Amino acid sequence: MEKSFLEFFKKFSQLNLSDILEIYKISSIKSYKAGEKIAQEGDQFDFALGILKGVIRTYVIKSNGEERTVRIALEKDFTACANCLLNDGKSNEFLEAVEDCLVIQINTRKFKELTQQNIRLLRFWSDNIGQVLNETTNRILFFVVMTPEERYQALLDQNPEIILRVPQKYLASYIGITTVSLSRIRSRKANSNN
Amino acid sequence: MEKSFLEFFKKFSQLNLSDILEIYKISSIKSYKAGEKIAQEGDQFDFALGILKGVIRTYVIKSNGEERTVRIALEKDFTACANCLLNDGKSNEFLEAVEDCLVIQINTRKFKELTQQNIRLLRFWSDNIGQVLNETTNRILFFVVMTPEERYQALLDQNPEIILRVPQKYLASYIGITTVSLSRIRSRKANSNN
DNA sequence: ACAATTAATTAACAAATGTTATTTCGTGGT
DNA sequence: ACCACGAAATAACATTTGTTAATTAATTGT
Repeated sequence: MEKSFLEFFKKFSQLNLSDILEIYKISSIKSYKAGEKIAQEGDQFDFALGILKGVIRTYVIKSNGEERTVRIALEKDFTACANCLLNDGKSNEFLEAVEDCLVIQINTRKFKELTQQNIRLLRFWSDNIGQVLNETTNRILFFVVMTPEERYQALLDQNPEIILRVPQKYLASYIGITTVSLSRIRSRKANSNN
Repeated sequence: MEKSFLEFFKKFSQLNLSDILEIYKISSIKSYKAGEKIAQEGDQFDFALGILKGVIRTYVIKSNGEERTVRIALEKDFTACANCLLNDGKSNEFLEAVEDCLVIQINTRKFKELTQQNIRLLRFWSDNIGQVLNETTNRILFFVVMTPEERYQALLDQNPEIILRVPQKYLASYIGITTVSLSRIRSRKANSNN
């Protein structure tokens, strides 16, 4: 087993070594170049991606052809196509490497089978889903209680890593605005802070 | 066991009758009057609410005192204070009955203990958390890909029940806008559709 | 049924965003 | 080092939203 694999899973206290080995058997380590597409709308992409290195963004394409970034995942995060993971359906999202990426790619179909026998794996799943739900719930607050400008500031305060590593054209829709508006917000901030 | 309780849980195929009985033992059926507060910010509200009848909204109060509705739950939904449910922390939200409500109130602290012994209860938990995550993910799309007007229309198309039963003053922030703006959107729609 | 209170609509104006186009800046590739 | 391309910034204008206030409609309580 690769050292990086073990390292990644060591932090999950629900799992013992043999559990990690079970996961290892249904996983592979893959690398993606910056800009490379990992999954497309329409794919049956039955993988959860544990990010060892890099940034992955998830986006959708609107009927008019415009892209909207819906998730951004960094090192140590898990990410996946929501509809594949939760509904065993086809993806309605695209996954794309923003930087060169190294990821652990876990076959979720096989993983779900394993949870039938192994209660620790089920708990691992359950805890991680709960963790993601928690983050997602906070992201909704982000939209419901904040203005676009406040959302940018909150990202700057709470998650500067994302702003540093993700191009603005992707960040803008992640915040729920256009690139032009994001640029204006940044310029307003720059002028007021000196 | 109340008929309504059994009825509510019958739809969860992971559970057998004795599982439902286990849940029953750590639950109570409560009723709340329209407008009544169910939980407050700061509370340790360790309950999941299964709604038998009524509408429950979840809101937060911003530092300037303004309310923002973040969730709306109807019959057959589960709802809870996110931070209590997922992090065993104190609530940062308020829960309030919008209509007269009848709810199954499950002690989540005790429930989590039960999942240590009973794998079907763990799977029940896991599946429901996954279901909620799925809805929450869609709600983020709602904000990321749609304009306020489109969001109102989407709610009208996909969830008219909410619009019919929840006052506009609550709906507005649920959609991410002010009551005035919601009123204008409605009036624009009314004028264009005839 | 009535009064009193609250909700929803409308109006008027300020401020922010969206849109389209242009310019400037930065980056990657050769 | 240079060119070419894409990203970001800026500009100008239309549209929408936010804000505050006034009016109308609806609801609640007695």
